[in-house]
Amino acid sequence: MRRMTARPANAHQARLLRLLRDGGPNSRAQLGDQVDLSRSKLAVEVDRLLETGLVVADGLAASRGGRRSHNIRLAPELRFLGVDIGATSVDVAVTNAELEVLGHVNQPMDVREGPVAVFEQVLAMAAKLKASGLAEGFDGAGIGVPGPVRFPEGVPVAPPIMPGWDGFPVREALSQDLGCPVMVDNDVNLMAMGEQHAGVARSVHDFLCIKIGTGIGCGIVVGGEVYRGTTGSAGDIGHIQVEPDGRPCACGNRGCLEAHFSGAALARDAEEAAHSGRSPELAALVEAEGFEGRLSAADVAAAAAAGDAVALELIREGGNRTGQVIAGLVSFFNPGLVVIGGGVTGLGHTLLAAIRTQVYRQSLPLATGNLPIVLGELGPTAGVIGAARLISDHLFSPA
Amino acid sequence: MRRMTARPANAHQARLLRLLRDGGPNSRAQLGDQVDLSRSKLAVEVDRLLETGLVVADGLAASRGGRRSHNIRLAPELRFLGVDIGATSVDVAVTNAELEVLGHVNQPMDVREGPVAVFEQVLAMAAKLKASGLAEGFDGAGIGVPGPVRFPEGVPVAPPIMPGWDGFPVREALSQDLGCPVMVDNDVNLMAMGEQHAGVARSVHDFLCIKIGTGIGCGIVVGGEVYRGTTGSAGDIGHIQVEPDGRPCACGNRGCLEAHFSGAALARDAEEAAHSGRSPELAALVEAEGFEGRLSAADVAAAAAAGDAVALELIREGGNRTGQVIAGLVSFFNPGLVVIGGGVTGLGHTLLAAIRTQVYRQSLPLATGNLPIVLGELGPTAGVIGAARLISDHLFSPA
DNA sequence: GGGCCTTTGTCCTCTGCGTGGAGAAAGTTG
DNA sequence: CAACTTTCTCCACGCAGAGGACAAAGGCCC
Repeated sequence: MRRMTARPANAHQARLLRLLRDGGPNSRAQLGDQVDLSRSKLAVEVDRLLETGLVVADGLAASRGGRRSHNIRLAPELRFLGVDIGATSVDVAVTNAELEVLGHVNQPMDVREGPVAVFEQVLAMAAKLKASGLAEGFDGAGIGVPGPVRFPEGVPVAPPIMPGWDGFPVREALSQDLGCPVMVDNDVNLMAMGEQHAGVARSVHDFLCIKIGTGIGCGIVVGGEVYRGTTGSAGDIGHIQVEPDGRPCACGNRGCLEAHFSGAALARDAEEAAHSGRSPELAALVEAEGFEGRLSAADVAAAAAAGDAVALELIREGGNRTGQVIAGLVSFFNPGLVVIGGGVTGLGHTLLAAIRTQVYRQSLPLATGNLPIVLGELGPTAGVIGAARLISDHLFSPA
Repeated sequence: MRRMTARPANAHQARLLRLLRDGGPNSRAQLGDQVDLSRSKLAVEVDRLLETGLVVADGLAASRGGRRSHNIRLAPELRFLGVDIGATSVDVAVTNAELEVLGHVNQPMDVREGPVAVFEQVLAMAAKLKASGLAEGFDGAGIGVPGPVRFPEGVPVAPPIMPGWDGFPVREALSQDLGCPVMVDNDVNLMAMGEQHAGVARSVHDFLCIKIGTGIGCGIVVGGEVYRGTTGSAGDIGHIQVEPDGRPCACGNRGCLEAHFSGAALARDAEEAAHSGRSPELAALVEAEGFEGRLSAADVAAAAAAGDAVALELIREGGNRTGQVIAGLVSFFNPGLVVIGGGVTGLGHTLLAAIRTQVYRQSLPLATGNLPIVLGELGPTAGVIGAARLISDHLFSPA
């Protein structure tokens, strides 16, 4: 089928498309209430959007006391692809234009294999989604990568955990392969956008989104927009020092947050505890059948749930350290919300409680007074929804 | 005389006014080059501004190869008042519409005396400036206070070092007393705006401005706009913990940056060193004639310049601690510039060197690669220029 | 000094956006 | 079925802004 080629011709049309994306099908009259345009002008713009095929008529709306209005919705055959590349796995999802996830696949993978191998896999996953009848093609794709990105060009810059990606023209290459517009961003920023669009951060303008996975990063949203910093490395809080002369870190320093608490650090600690015999629960897991050599955050969570003291202590200590850093960020940034997400969120409320304690104790009341600190609500779909949102923001803006 | 009553009627006029403010007198042709409007449209808007009296003709411009153009400038009789209230002194200045400081007075004062007493003094200082012929009245005033402000209303909220100001309607009250529009902001934010307008931060979009005075604060500029946070307390970095179980702080916690290094902490340390006899230079200062009981940052600077080892060590240690915090902020915020200012800047390059060392060592190369860390260039005028800028931004925006 | 070019300023026309009103169409309520 | 609401369409008018034509003013070269 023909893919979306048209783009909104002016700011009004872009505004309308975003309203339809965020609010679902809407009557012309309801749209009129939201955009402050005269009825005639609105009718003209809607008609033009109908002509382009970006939106379609969708039956009659319920009456609001008089004549019933016609419903309008985004073209139901529009498809966005959301790709979230993590350190050890990829998520790929298809959404419609309203950013509802229609299909989602996840596969283990190692970013260190380099962009060519990874994108081969991503394309295969996208093809699988297509083959299952969810899409006949894609109108745009958003890609998240676990490292800093020069945003306008869509190119990773000096990513510590993915050497070989430095300077690889991700946007350019994928745009070629997929035959549609592509935008690239840091995975943490996309998680923030996802939670903003469909998760806990709806209607919050300034917030932080902390992702604790293999590494630790932080998405920063200022005035509803993601802030990326001067070189695209804003939010890189994994290498803030939490322990003078602490553990050596891959970055060359000592005592980085990431060296003391993150998916990777936690796994190391857990294995150490298992082998030293301090933790019977973890030792049992290591010796269990089908174990393939590595403990994970989920294992630690399981051990903690079973009452293992060492596992609980690992989580609590990590939460304290993370909370200490977050307390500093809260003082500095004064957000309206802090979202915690990423693979380690399996540790759940033990972790959250430790973080909260630390933040509420260390930051000033004015900043913490009405500050919710919550777990992300979307889990692994936050990234792909954020990716879809990224490209739709791009496409639903004046040409 | 009649004061400015008119305001720009639309975004174009506001744009033109700001261009004239930031670029000084300009020919109509030069303005045309900058605003992307047709000559006819530009002429219409300029004529309207001339009618309002906000701008005036100012002779002929130099030829650019053809007919000479007429110069336009902001009305030379416009006056803004900039007020910078510190913990222990006030700065009041008059500027013209181009934000050039025409007169500047500084007086010692104690904020803890409360808003009524302080504003009495401020009004007297403003009257003095008026009496010296610099102004016949004020078209607007910007006020900086040393604590968080609910910005839209111009009201201090829960300011730690100025109890008695909490909830005082500063904007409202001063607007009454001065008979002109008033805007209120945190003093650190104003310093940032000052350095952005006329100092080292010109043409930088994202930067941090760290003010080390009686306390420590940080102005945050995102995309050229000051970021104030959800409750107006963004940038409050004085209470970030730098030393677990460190010195007790007025905020109730221990180990806050401000407890270990700030104008107040430095003075205490210096006096301690003087009395214990570890520092001959400082002891000499204390015993010198005319000494009124308190050492200051300037005294420490003098001692350090004279080679006093203890003074140097105090500065170096403070710089290390500050640098440690800034390193974290740099990782998080990825600014394009860090400006250091405030009373303690007298400590100069010893301090700067210590900060730089710490930041460049602790933050990742991608964030520090091209990151200048410099002293503010405006000193005590940064605040008042920022204050004038604040109110002019307000007045030079569409009504 | 004179001719020619460039730049600037003014005037005029034309286009097209957007408003607001009138009136028809479609529903609801009593 | 009548009266009132809401929605939709059509139309006329106002107006902002673009762009061209032309005049004014100065520079440059001979």
